[in-house]
Amino acid sequence: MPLNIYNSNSRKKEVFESITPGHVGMYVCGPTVSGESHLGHARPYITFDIVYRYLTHKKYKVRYVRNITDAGHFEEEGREAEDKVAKKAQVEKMEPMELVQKYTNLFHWAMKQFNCIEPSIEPTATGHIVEQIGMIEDIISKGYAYEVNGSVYFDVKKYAATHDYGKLSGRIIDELLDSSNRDSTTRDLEGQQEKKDPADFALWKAAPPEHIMRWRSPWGEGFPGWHIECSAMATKYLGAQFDIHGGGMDLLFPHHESEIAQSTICNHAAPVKYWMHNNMITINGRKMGKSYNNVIKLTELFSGSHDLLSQAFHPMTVRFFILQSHYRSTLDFSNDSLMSSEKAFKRLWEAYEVLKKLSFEENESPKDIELDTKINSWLNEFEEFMDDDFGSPRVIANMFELAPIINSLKDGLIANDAISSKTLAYLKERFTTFLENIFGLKSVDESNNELLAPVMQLLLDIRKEAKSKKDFATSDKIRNQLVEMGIVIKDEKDGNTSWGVE
RNA sequence: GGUCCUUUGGCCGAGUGGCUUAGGCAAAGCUCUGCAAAAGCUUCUACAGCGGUUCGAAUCCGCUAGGGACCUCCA
Repeated sequence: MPLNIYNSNSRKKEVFESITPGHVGMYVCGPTVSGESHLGHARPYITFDIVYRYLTHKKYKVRYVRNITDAGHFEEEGREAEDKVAKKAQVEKMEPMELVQKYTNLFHWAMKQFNCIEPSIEPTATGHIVEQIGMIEDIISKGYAYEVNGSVYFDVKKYAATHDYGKLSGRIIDELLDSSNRDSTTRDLEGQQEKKDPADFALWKAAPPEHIMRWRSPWGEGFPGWHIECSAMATKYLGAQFDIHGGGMDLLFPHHESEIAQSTICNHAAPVKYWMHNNMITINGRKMGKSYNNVIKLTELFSGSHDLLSQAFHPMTVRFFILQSHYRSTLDFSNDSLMSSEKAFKRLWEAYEVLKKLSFEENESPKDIELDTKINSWLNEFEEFMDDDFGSPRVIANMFELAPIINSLKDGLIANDAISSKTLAYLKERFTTFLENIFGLKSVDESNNELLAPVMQLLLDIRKEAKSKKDFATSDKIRNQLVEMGIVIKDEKDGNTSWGVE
């Protein structure tokens, strides 16, 4: 079965065929490093990490470009038009670039915690001013942009006359252009009057004197518009047309719509073959926002230092939590649901650890053909589900179907010869491939301490001796005190004892 | 106000015109066990409401109600 991807542009699932056979160009809108990353940021980067990993699994050579927006142009609730980098820098008495560096580092740290693979190229907006100016000049020369007072605007009305502006985001162009149609939510922003039409968007903005971030341009000192950044970098590294462009649904309009317009004029072709958008994370049913006081930063999530959290959550728990829902569904976050994911992940991972250690004699013919068939069928569905627009929740559901079987094989509740050794090998391979390589999950257990392991072995030996002499006072003392230290031990059916750090 | 999306059992969450209304968490019972934990088995059963299409709909259409996202343009 070929890979099917839901294309936001056509609003349906399409068979994925890369423009250049064997290669995939993928661009994902990266973070704006004017502040700390929060839970909402985790979703797109984990989602597209899975896409990246899965395409790689499908033997594609992927060039994954994810930008860093480090120049001042941001969207923000309150819709106050201000350069957050510049403003915050003044408040904090920092250089803008110092601030940018700090939050870039924090972002990279968080990505590492999540076990996200680094993109192939991570370009910065400030590093591509030249390309952006070049692109703007091109758009002006083609007659789709105009300069006013040192700012340059894209002429949406002219573009819309011959192109399908609004298709991606489902806007109706006449309504966008009909200014009388606007209600009170339309912002009365500075610079609005100088535009030919309210629907026009800025490609370049003249910088007022107090603006710290500024670059020279043919139109005077200023800074680039938000949308041109992605168009310029995507074109530079992936070409005029590339396969996948990803990002959050909130970027559909105006950001991605504008990207299409800009690139279409410059390159004479729609830039992207497959548009992918992840849905948003809500918190207790509400969108994240400062006014709700429910923005949870990643550092707070990992440390548990937030009013909405009862405990710290491991990055792998968060990753698993995100994978348990489909990327195009809204995902409601709550302390309870994360706690439930934490337990679920632990259970699944322990079954996986058990699986890795399972081994038995070669046998060609399974005694329980029905079970053997069922297992193979569940395993085959892993790839089938992922091929259907990255159905990670269904893959995980199948893994949970298999977990009791794995545990039963270990405990002898299911005889080893019930399934063939070929099936067991397949089981192991599929789990490793999907759990580790594709889902990017890894153990949360930090007990691989070279010093601790032999000490634990000693304690467990002593406890075993005590138990054999029915000296339960001693054996319970060891167990109970270890629990207090955060180490849990379990007496297994086979007489051995396992342990782990909670 | 406009556009679009969404509504599944105590909670979280898949899914599809009829095979079985996934799976996880929680809860209850049982098995195993020195006890505990873990594990295994079992139970609880939902598809917002009202119409319609259909042999048949939670899945398609319409209406109603709740929820959500976006509605921009440079700071």
